[in-house]
Amino acid sequence: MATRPQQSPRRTDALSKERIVEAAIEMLDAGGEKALTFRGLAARLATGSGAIYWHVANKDELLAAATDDVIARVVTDVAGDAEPRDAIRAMALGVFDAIDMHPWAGVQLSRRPWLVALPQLFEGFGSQLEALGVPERVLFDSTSALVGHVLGAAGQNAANGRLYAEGTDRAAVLGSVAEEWARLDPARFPFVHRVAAQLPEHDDREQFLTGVDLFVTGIVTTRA
Amino acid sequence: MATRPQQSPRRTDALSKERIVEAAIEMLDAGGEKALTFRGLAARLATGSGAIYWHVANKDELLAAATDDVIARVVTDVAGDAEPRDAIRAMALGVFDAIDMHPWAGVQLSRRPWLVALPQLFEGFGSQLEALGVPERVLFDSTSALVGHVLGAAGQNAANGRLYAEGTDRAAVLGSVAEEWARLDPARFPFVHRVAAQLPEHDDREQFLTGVDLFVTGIVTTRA
DNA sequence: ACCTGAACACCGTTCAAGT
DNA sequence: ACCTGAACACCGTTCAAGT
Repeated sequence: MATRPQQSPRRTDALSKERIVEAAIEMLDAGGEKALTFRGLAARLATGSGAIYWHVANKDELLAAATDDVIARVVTDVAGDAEPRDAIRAMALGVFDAIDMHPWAGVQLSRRPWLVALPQLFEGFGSQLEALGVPERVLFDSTSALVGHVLGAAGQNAANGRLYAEGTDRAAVLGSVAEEWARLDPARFPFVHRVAAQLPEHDDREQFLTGVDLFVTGIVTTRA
Repeated sequence: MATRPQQSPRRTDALSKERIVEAAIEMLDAGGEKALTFRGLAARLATGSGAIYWHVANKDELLAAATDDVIARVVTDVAGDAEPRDAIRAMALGVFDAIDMHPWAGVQLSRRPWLVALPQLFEGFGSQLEALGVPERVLFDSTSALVGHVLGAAGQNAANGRLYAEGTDRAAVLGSVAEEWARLDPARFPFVHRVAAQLPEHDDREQFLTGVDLFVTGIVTTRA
């Protein structure tokens, strides 16, 4: 008999890298990096733990694939014909929310940065900066810096979020940090003393957006 | 007999949290996060693995302490009477170099962000921004954003560095990434196509400094 | 108070054996 | 070609027992 063409392109019950990554993301979301084990994953997929290795090389690759998946989802649907600054804000917020919803991806980002989605980010931010009149000569550096800022700041935020996620609420955690800051030697930390009280008040999302705006303003102002 | 005063405040051969953290940093520097094990640490300190638990609660706390140590070293000796912008650059570079030399600390930073050293960073950056005339009303937000930018961007950089550290050299790795980028669909990625060639050329440290400058310019320009 | 090291309950990964 | 699951070589952490 002839070699059977792949008539049913994906049997629902067959294992595939996509199904594995999807299940991995669910486990990571539910319990963080430590909750993802090959044994647990195999059980969830009703297979043997070794079967997973047929589709992914190892845990690092699985984590990288999961991170890429989560970021790529966001990057694909970037708004088309908005004002450049708004488009930048929208894309940045997409990354922010993705990492906020999947904090483990933020950690992964600082381990293996070369996302498959990186070209999309470069394309999106770079073309908008160009539309803002940033000259060719500094376009690459400006875009790199902006991409780095967005990924970095979003990752930092997710790290903060991890703190309140574990039981205690945000206000309580930040409140006690503020108290610690207020107890520091006022002679050595005059500035920290003055601003400590503002710590529990601020809105993380708002502050992230402010940061992006500041950065874009810096780029636009610096061009010459 | 009366309770003996602690006459020799630290016996050279006694275990202490400092000695443990110091040894942990050496192991992390030598082989990354996976190279740090309690068994290896115990062997290096010529003790039992359980002894370490008398001084640190668990591996997470040990990693946090090691990270704090590495960042705190840098933050302590910030220049005193430089120009505000230069002082900011110097402090930012200190963080950059610390994370560049200890990439595992960058990963840790995105896991537990509330460094003991954080007040120092806030104090340093905040007071310099104040000296630049940033008004009180936006001082806290601006400082938070700057600290976040520095930690985030430095972490991103360390993540990149990890790639070339493992055998292959920087130019080769970035060169092949640039080739991949050049193979992307030019219709969908016109910008990426144009700048791909610049990828292997750029200086990471320089680009980080540029980013900090852009950010400060953004803050100073935005104040109103 | 501090240290020892065996024991416990896990891991990621491999691989002969199956279909 | 793809899956199974026992086996291997590790882990972090605990804890009775020592000094």
